[in-house]
Amino acid sequence: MDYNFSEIEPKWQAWWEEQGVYRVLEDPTKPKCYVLDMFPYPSGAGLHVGHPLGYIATDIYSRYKRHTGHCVLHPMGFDAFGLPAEQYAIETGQHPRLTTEQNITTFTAQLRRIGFDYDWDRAVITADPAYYRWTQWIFCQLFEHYFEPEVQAARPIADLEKRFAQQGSSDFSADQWKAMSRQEQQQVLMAYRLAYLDYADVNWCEALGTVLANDEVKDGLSERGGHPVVKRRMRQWFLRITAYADRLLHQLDLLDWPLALKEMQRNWIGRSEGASCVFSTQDGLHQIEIFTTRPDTLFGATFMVLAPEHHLRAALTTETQKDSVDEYLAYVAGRSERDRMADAKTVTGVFSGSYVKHPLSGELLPIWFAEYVLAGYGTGAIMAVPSDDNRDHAFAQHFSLPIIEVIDRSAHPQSSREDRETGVLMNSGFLNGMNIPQAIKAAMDELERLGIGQRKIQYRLRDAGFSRQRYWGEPFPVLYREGVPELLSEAELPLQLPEVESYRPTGDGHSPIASARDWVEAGPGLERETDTMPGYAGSSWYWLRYMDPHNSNAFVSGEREQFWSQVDLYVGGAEHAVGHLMYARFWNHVLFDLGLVSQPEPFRKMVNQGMIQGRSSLVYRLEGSNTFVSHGLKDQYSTTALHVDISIVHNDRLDLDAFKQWREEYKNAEFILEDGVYRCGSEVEKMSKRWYNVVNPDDVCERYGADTLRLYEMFLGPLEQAKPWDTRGIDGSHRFLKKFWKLFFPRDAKDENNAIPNISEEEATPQELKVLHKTIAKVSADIERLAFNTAVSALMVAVNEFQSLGTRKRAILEPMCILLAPFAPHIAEELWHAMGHKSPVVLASYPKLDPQWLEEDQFEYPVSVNGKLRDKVLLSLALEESEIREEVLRRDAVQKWMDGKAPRKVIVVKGKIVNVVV
RNA sequence: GCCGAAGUGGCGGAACUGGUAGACGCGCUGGAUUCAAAAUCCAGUAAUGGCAACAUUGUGUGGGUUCGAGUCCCACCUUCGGUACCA
Repeated sequence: MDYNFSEIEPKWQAWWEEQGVYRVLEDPTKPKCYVLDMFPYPSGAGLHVGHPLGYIATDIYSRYKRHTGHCVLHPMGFDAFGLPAEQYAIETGQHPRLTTEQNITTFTAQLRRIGFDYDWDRAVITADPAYYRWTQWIFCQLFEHYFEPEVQAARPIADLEKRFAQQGSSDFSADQWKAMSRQEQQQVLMAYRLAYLDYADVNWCEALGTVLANDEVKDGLSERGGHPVVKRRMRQWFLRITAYADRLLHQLDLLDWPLALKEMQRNWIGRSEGASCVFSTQDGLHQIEIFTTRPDTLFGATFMVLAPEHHLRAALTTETQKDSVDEYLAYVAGRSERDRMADAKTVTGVFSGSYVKHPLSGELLPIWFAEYVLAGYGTGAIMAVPSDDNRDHAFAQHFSLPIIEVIDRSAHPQSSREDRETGVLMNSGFLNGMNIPQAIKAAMDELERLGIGQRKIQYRLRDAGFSRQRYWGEPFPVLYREGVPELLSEAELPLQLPEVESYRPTGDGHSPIASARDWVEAGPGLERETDTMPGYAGSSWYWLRYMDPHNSNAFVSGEREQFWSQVDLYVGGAEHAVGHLMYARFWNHVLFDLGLVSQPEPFRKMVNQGMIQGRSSLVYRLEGSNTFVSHGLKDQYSTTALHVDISIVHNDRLDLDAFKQWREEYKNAEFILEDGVYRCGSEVEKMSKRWYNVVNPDDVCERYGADTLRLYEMFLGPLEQAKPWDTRGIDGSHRFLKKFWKLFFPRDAKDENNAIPNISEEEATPQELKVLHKTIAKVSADIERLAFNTAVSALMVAVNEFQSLGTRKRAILEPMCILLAPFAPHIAEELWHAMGHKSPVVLASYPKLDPQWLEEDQFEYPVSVNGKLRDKVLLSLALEESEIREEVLRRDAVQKWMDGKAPRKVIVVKGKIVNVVV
């Protein structure tokens, strides 16, 4: 009987489902293990072989954990709200729900075919009202809570109201609070809520009549159509993630995440310690606040720079400078953020005409506007210290502004301008003679004493915009009464999306939902919010729902949450480092503060899987002809490289007939061959339809089977690393499975159709046990450290050895079957049943490791003398325990071997002499 | 700029705390089997020299530590990923 994967795989997949093998039940007697994949957005394109990489890894890990007696949760679901479905709806009029459902069906079928151990019963779909009911509910919690700095945690907004009524705040008394109208009170509270309304700029495209995402804007023009895009202020929802900046930053240290990822989050949070300081204008009419991390260089400030968008710009511009400033503004307005970042080296700016007084020296400093100061960071204004800041220096030189050196670096000639470690203050009044850390402290003390500045911690992190003017997202559970937002009651959730006639934007900046008037007008004087939540809303808590997906009383029950507690292993792409992973942590922290989850951090260990790149095939066309020259000869001609579909190329050889049929234009193509074949060139690049290099997992399953696909994806290289998909290599994985199969069903010349496995009940020999136990040790250690590539190699080695030993014993093959099961579950299941088992191999317990078989043999090994290998193969010199302890005996043993020469030093590793020094 | 990761055969990659570099797989070469092919099996495969045993050189470059370095330290080069003109 041959290995017939196309028969085996559907058979066991159906059986697993029938038997409910992967149904997860909380079992408090076992240790739990929660293994999570980033759930996919069900795009219309389906899966390519890159997508399942991480899923296969978690599948192996979770199956291994089941074998080793853990209660495992390994779920899958769909991040189903998103732009592509909406885009498609706009073009075709098809409801995004339909498109999404169809895509989910395709994805599910593709995933099932690979044989994952998901409990599909626990699948969550973010666009399902039964799910987004709880997304809305969590939004309500965010609205109803604020961040209390005293306890560094979220507290009910009702507590804050009570406090205002009793003792007021720093801005108003209790009586003043009570005198406020409802609107006024709500406005005050809005400044505290974790979900709040505020005005902010959006990318507005007049021609398309819609708001665009940053990705949809290129160089100030819309990506589609190329229409101009301007900033427009709109009232929108925000989440106050900045309140959690410090917690999100510090908790990072406790997470087992890739360093690069943590670093990205740190940079994104962007904490910097410094001081704020107020500069008064020359006429004393205006105060300009700046933020600096270098208060020590205060005396080196020779001018001040404000962002062109600074709120005091008009007030500070003098009559004589007005024209130049307006001209500069026009220039800046025409530049996108991307432009501004692209040529950071160009120095531009304009003088305002006004001056500020230096708060310590009293000198007059000119105020400039320049685009290198960003309105959105700090206060949008800086004191420019050309002596100690590269950008300020370039600016001063360009506009011939004075430069005062304030740090004496003569003792450290190699130190740079922005060096904060070395040097002594000079030209700086009371700071003279101090080193930089001392001066920073002294300057801050002085600013605070004078009441013109204070210590301040600045974050780069911004509150998260939470409104989208789109249809296909979660509706906000919010009603407006006279412009004041009110939440729906819990009983009114979920608030479902209305049906609309058109998915096109309304043209006035509202989402398509605004056209559903019956829905919007919820009652007299009551209007619903017409924006929807952004794509990341549903993915900010989904891992919690998997714990208890059918609960209609809570987003997760306390009991289930305590059982699963935290994701033990989270695998996904690094592209979500500062988006999803940041928001997910933030939501989890808030839920933790509310006592709804038991851990502040959702994902204990995180691994980023590397991208699987495509391997494109290239043909070389002679310029101006329809003749193609083989790769090896192309340098002799002048050619253009063109991509060809990898399906008509096998082992880099082009199928000439298929090529001629591929495109009409190549019907009469001519070829210059080498060795009688056309060899294609290749290039490793992103898998994309454009390069004709996309490999579909369905095709691989068709041709080689899911088990081969799984094995090969793991064998390709380390999980975290980017690696190219090379179809040529897949035969090796397939061959391995065939070899494995043949251990059970050896094909003898006499009996071609032996249908029963040829298994003996004999006892295993020590040699066989050695191979087996080495493999158990290696494979389990490798799975634990997620080194699936080397685990597969170890299995291959074992099979080769058993093959050459002619092993047919149950005592060996049964455990081997379990070892293989996480990697190639279908074949393992088939063989497991062929050996007479009735229950699934998934539930079998992992073979027990017997360390006695791991001990090294005491046979020949090499010994070096003076670091140089003396005898490659030598009789054993392994020492007895006593000899290792007793220097004398050791010398004796070695001396004997060295023909009586006494060694000076003997290097022993694991009880064996490795090197002898004479 | 800055931050992070990585440079090993023709290719993907092994080598866990410093201990025989190149496991495993692909590809290639030769052989067996076959009418032939596919499939399968066996042998070889870092480079140079040698019939061979073997010798020498070899993990991006240059130094260093060590009996011993792909692995540790210093300097540099290259590639990839991230990013913020962040005061």
